[in-house]
Amino acid sequence: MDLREARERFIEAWGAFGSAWGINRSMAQVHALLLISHEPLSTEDVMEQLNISRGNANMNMRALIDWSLVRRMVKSGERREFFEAEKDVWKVATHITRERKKRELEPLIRLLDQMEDIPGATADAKSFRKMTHDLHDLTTRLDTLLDHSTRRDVQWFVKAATTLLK
Amino acid sequence: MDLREARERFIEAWGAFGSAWGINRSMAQVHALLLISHEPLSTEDVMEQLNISRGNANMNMRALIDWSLVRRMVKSGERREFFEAEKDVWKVATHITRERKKRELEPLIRLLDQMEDIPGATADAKSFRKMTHDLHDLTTRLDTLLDHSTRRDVQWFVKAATTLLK
DNA sequence: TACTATTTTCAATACTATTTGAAACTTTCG
DNA sequence: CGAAAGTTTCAAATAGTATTGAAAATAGTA
Repeated sequence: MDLREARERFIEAWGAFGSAWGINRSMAQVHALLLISHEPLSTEDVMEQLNISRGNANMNMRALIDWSLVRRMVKSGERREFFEAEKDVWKVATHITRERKKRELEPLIRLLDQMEDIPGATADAKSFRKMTHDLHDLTTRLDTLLDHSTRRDVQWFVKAATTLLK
Repeated sequence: MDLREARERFIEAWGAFGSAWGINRSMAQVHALLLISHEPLSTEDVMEQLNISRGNANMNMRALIDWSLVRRMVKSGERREFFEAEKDVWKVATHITRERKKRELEPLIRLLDQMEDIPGATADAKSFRKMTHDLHDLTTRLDTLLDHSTRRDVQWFVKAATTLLK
């Protein structure tokens, strides 16, 4: 496999991986492209290399900036903006985790929290209370875990855990 | 909030949560309904309570069985089949994790594995090799972590980690 | 076996999400 | 200021996914 083919396959795979996890294909592909480019790219570059429209490129680049996965860059003497991905994969993982936690996990926890103490003595009511309580416990633990993984050194933690469990 | 409303809200939220993570709405809603029902439900029950078609109910129930999140049950004297969710939330988490690891993480790792040693001396080639290598390392670690979380006692691990990090 | 209850399949349809592209806007600079 | 270069927006078009519903298949039973 040569570089050209490998790059294409990587972009494709990262796109597919992203969409399985609820991140849209283009956003993941733009991210992939920036990840493997050794220097910042302009909007034009991204449009060309991925065959996508200007609007699409722009929108997804901004979404990536929102997620702290990409930075805007100014090249002196150039008027256009350039975009550059965060290359430290541990930081990438941290940013993605933090963003998703905020968007999806936290609202779920808030809902489950409100659902403690739903009244009723029927079997279904009991079943409901137990399930929401257990889920609350699980998601809260996960939340704490992720909180600390983002505040502290993820790399350290995962490495330690990997070694411990290997 | 009374039980009826809480159940509805929970089903809705679980559905939304699922779709953010690439699991389709109906599948997640069927799962939610079975999770909070104290006894096994028939296809009819599910259709009625969620207002979905027979085909939809059937297809998603089978998908849930595939993920080991739901079991088929036979009630003696009843000809129809009944469905019952795994109620242990730790097991639920384990099954979901294992399934997604198998479907999404493993193929990515296999690809990254093939991408070690792509030839080329350009800056882009170097950049590519570094990124795929780093990602390979990260995903492999994650894979190991998840492997052990499924083989060993997840509950123990997460609880310990939560306490450790709190 | 024939009848009936139940499950499964799948083509058609409905729905949702993504992408485009052109117009509006903003910034830079002579 | 006014033109040029670049960015952003957003309504419309397209593509992708999920759902329906009725027909086919299967399984249980008399």
